[in-house]
Amino acid sequence: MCGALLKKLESYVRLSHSDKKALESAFAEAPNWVGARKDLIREGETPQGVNLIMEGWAYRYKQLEDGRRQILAFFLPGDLCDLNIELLRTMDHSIGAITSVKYQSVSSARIEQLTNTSPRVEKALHWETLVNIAIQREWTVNLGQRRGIERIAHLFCELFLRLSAIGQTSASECEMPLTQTDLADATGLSAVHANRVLQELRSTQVISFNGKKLKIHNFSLLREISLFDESYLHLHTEGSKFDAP
Amino acid sequence: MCGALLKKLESYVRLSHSDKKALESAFAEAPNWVGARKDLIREGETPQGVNLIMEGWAYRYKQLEDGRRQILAFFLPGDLCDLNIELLRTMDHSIGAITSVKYQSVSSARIEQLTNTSPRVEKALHWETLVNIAIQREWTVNLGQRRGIERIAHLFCELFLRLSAIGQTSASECEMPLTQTDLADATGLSAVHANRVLQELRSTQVISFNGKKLKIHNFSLLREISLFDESYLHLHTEGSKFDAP
DNA sequence: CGAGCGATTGATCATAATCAAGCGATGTGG
DNA sequence: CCACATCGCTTGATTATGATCAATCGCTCG
Repeated sequence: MCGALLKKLESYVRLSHSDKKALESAFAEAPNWVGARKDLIREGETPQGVNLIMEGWAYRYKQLEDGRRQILAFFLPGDLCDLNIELLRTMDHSIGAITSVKYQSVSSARIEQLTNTSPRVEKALHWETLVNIAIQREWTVNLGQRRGIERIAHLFCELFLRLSAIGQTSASECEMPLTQTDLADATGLSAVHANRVLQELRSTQVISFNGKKLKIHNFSLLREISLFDESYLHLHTEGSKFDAP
Repeated sequence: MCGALLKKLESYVRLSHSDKKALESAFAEAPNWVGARKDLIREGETPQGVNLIMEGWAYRYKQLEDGRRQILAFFLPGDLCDLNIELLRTMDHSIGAITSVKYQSVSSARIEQLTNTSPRVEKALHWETLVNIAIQREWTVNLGQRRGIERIAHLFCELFLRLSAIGQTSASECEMPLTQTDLADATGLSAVHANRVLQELRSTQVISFNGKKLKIHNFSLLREISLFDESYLHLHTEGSKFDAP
């Protein structure tokens, strides 16, 4: 069972029947569970293979000596944490669960076997990695150049589109199990200021956000506010060089 | 000729004689030159293989519609721009030269041939990629959590250590061909504020910085100011799992 | 020589952090 | 079951950090 991952990879490249079989059999181990707000792996530990998030949300973060926390990425269902990370001997960051999370840990040997079986899956996974790096770059732009309201609006645009790529949005609504403190730590704002930014977005009828649900009433305005340009997500695949026939 | 790259890879892993030969022959094409402040490749263009920076400094950047520019990375000699990027069909950012730059463009086919010849080089290049991603994450932390003076101090620490890994530092001095505007765009500050931060660092005897030279008089103080922890650079390799005999 | 760039300075303004307090919902132990 | 603690959200007041605007100066280069 790796439906969300498969769905996402298929938005990058057309896979053959045997590609899909290979993918499914690589991710067929018994899943693990971790409770909300627990860590999957901590800075300083030794990484073991890859984690595939199957259900729930997780996040990557780094903490400074004095306690300041920066959230570096959100992992949604179908996301892989750190392909190839086992080459580095110690984790330079931590990964934690936001909700309770169902995930699968896959050894690097198993991944290698998969990519040997199916070069197209290998490329799709590479693509996935490249997109994650592009997202990390865009977060750097977000923190360096955008103001508070722009940052939060941008993050909402990104998360909505990524959820939409795995079929987890309705027309204009999606899950958003983040606290305001999470939002603040992801956007480099204080929790108090994040709260005020949200109030502004709500009062201008752009979004509603409560009870872990985000509703975007005016996506094009949200995009305009945040100077959002989705091309960094590289979501659309027509004419990929390496499609299956 | 790929001395800086080789030197850097050897700080990750011990390579055999034939590994080095394979590496050298892959990067043996005639080099290209690009003038200072010219672009190597622009957002929206189609990427072709990999660029190895051989001499000079380059940088990765992204520009918002309204002109704001964020510098995302600096490329020093021995750095590879975007291994595997050719999978994505369009560049989502630009790469420009800071000084005049000597570089080599290598096709992805040639790279694949190299990694097929030498699995150890393949792993070293993977390592290199992972370190670049770790640097990108650290920049995200820098912009999200650190104040102006901490950001600039942190950047100086990083660049000094990276230059030191390729043998381009003397005791406490290194090249630093950045303008204050470059520094500002890399750290998400205004040029005016970057100037004031530099004055503060100079007046407290921590560094001197003029004429494209940076001198660090008190590295441990600089590290303390910026809460710098070099582990994200993953520079030290004793006991790597995949050393050559 | 003049233009333009990079560095610098001063004054003012905007954005966001910090501090402090309170509120409502949830959960827990006595 | 209630008392109490905790967490997440909210509000107001004050302060700090850094942006913006404007001007100057030195230097290099054509």
